[in-house]
Amino acid sequence: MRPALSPLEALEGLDATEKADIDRILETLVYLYSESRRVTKEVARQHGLTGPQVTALKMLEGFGDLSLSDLSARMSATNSTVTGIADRMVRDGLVERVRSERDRRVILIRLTDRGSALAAQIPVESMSVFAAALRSLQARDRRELTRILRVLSDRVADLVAEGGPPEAEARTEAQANAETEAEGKP
Amino acid sequence: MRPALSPLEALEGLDATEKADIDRILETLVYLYSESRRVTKEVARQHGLTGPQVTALKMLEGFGDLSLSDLSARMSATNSTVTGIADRMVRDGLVERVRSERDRRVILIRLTDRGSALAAQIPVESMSVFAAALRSLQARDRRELTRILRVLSDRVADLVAEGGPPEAEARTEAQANAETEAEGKP
DNA sequence: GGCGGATGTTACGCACGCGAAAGTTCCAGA
DNA sequence: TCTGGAACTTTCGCGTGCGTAACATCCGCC
Repeated sequence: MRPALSPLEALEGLDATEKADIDRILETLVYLYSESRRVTKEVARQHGLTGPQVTALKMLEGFGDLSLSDLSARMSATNSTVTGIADRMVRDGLVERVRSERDRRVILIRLTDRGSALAAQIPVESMSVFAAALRSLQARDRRELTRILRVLSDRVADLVAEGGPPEAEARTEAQANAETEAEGKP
Repeated sequence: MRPALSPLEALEGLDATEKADIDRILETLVYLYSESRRVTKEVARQHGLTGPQVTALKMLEGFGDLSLSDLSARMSATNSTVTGIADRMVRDGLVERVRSERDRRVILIRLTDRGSALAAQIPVESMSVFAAALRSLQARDRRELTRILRVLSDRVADLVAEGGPPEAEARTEAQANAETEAEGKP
């Protein structure tokens, strides 16, 4: 199917086909990811909300009251980001802030009646297009995908963990060589 | 092997295992995506740049002068977003705006000497951790992944075109080429 | 030649999204 | 007890990211 390696490629351990494959995979993933986000945002907008606001509503609907930290963790965002989102949702009457009795440092985010009603009204969750597409996959392919993604995420976790400064591992030998004298910043 | 469907699941067309699988896939993808972005951002920061700035530098290094619209398309962002990025890069002396001779509506974005030097110094591209992880995959798995992602992105494109997922109706015009345009790089 | 739509860029307003620092509250240990 | 550090949230500043509107330029068509 694919042409044999040229001598140069063989010497350098490079493979143009491999690079093209990887670029294609990355491009497709970025497409899938950003398209899913775009659709979610569009759906949210039809209800007068933003994407992250829908995510928060659904989290609170599913789990009940959540501390701001818990909500942040479930939304994969930082506390400072979610503080702002909560601010706007309070402003719009979707949630309220309640001080925890157990630990007075904790602020619980709670749905208001209006927030609950809206959450019940909105059928979708984050990444709904993506989920729909996954649902249409053959079970076998879905299992394959799960397995491969597992491998990838383990590998990424390793790469990130190993090199404290996450610069030394994510590149080819050629790039590493070209960089040996390029340290420091203007 | 997964257990047989319970009567309820069969009746409703639901499958708890399937839903869990899909949730897991989505979770893993979000993890991979956001972790990759985080690392890219971290690398950029070590050179005094931001993630999108690095992306822009690398595009300009690879393609030469680009109109703002071309640069936006290659970065998968809107013109208004890239206008802001270009503003800050001009402010920092990385690029300059040049009016096109051929078409006076067009503004070309051009690397300055400082910008070129910096681009040459920075070894990574966007999603570098992800790319490294993909490189460590077996060739067979990489082919499987490519195939499955192709199916998914076709499906997503269909869903979006038709009128969307369960409930969404998202309009899009410039996304159809995201797939067909996956060829060719200098 | 000039008009009207198409194309290219910027301006503006808003909502994330993050890191660093500041302000509370809790808790373990001297 | 009290004191220092840890846990939790908010504030601040900056940089995306997008949609809409405004503005300039180009081009086909009369």
